[in-house]
Formats: sequence, C-alpha cells, structure tokens
Amino acid sequence: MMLSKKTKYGLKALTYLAKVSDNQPIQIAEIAKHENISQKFLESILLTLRRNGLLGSKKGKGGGYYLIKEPKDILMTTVMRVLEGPIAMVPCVSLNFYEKCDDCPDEGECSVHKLMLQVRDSALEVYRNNTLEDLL
Amino acid sequence: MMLSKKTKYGLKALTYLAKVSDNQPIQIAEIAKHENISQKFLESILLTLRRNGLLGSKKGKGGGYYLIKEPKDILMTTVMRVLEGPIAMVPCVSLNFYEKCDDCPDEGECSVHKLMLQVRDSALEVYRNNTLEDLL
DNA sequence: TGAAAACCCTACTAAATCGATAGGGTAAAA
DNA sequence: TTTTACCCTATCGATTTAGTAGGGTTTTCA
Repeated sequence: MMLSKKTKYGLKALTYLAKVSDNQPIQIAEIAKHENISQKFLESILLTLRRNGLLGSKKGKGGGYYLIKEPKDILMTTVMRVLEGPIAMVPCVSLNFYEKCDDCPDEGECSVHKLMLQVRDSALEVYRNNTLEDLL
Repeated sequence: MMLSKKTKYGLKALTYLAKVSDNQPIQIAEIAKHENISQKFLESILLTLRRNGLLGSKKGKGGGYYLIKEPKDILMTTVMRVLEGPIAMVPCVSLNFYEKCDDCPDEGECSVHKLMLQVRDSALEVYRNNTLEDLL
C-alpha cells in the first residue's frame, strides 16, 4: 500500500520541470541533483514518462527532458496510471485492468468489493481534480 | 498499491462471522472452506485480529472464533490499520506512523506530499463511513 | 568532422515482502 | 484422558523494489 519510489520520484521530476522550465530541455543530472534522486534510477523513470507521452526529450549537447503539455493539462490520473499502475486496490474494481477474483463467486455479495469500490472512486476523484499545476 | 491477501481474507472472514454467527464460535476450517482460503494462512490472520481486539476465540471442542463487538461498531479504519497497516501511502502524511522524508527538505513545498494528503483524507473518509455492518 | 554531451537500453542484484506450508505445542471441553 | 481446536515458530519459493553497472547510439556544437 506504499507509494513506490518510482512514482514519488517521477512526480517530483514532473514538478521540477513544471517549475523551472519554459519548455527548455533540462538535463537528467540537474533534476537528480536537485531532487536527491539516484541519477540512473531517475533516467529509467523519465524514459517511462516519455514513452507514455508525458515528456519530450532532446539528445545531444544542450539536450534533456521537457514537458510537452501545459501543467494544467497533465492530470494526476494519467500520471498515477503510468507510474504506479492501476488505481484500484483489487483487480475486480479496476476500470482499466478489470479481472474477476478466482476465489469470489459473487462480486455483488463481496464485502471487499463493496469497500474497495468506494476507495477507488474516492481516489479517482482526487486524481481527477488535481493537475500538475495544482501541485506547484 | 495492491490490497494484500491478508487484508482481503481478513475482511472476508469478519464478514462471514458477522453473517452466520450470533456470537457462536465458528471454526477456522469452516471459514476457510466457505471463503476459499488456505486454512493455515487464515489461521494466522485470525490470530492477528484476535490480538488486536477484533475477535475473541474459544479453545477446545466446540471452539472457534467469534466477533466481540457488534458489526455496526467495527470501523473499517480499525480493520484496515490492523490488517494492512498505515492508511497513508507515504509516511510523511501518516497520522499514526508519521516519518519525515529524508530526501525532502520542505514538506510544504512537496507536490507528492500535497497530493498524498488528499488521497489519505479521502480514503480515511471512506473507512470512517463504513462499518462491518455496512458491508453485509 | 569528430568528440563530447546526453539520451537510450539491457542485464544483473541485494534486500524486502508476500503468500503460503510444515510441524508441532498447549489449553479446554466432553 | 483424549480429542478438538486454537496457538506459535520457522522456513521457503516467488515476486517486487530500488537500485547499480556498463555499455551503446544519436545529436549537437566547436
């Protein structure tokens, strides 16, 4: 139930980019140093963000990573799904990764299902109501 | 970010006890069979619940586990904390297990902190608004 | 044009956690 | 006094996490 470091670092990196850059590329090393993150680990996280359309990158001297959207257009639902995976705590209440429980004969009767549905909805509401801009 | 099987099974066991029993002791084997749970694993979970004041037990023939409170008096906040641990996804927003992040110089400025505070509050609200009775 | 800067990719690993399994010990009721 | 059922400890394979290592490859600028 803990937030992974991957997500934590990813969020911090996005925040840093949103703060300092006017879409100038920022080098990995700079972000890593400023946010106290292992550079190599951060590298893999930024790569994930880029592959999922949240960041752009530029190679060569003067290169780096930059936001390709406005902070106000980057929803936390997207960020969390990309970095942390499904928002639901059990697959049987997941919107995007639904899976039936093999041990549970009737979802409608399942107390875990009932509770986790509410938890998912409340988390989703938080993520939907927060853009990167809101966190600056 | 997944719910552990421990919590899932624990919740199911509590629900089962609330449904079938008028505070008669129910044997582990019966719960395990009915809810499709490994008996030995369930045993350790029930023990945890007993140690934390959520269940009572009776030894010997005719023994088993039973609820020691009314379902309407068993809050999900308690159940989740006992089985799953802290509700917060980062220690720096935990009410009961607060810890400062070593990499984060200023919590007030931290985007992760800001977001996770909201997530914790919304989860807490759900858990506070649900008793065992509500899940039956 | 060539070398340095910076991204890109793969593979490995130590540590921790999870979900169980095994095997017995102990108390209580019939 | 024997059976029943809870109680407790230890172990273990699989998976995940949080990196580390090391070497590409591409691009840009001098």
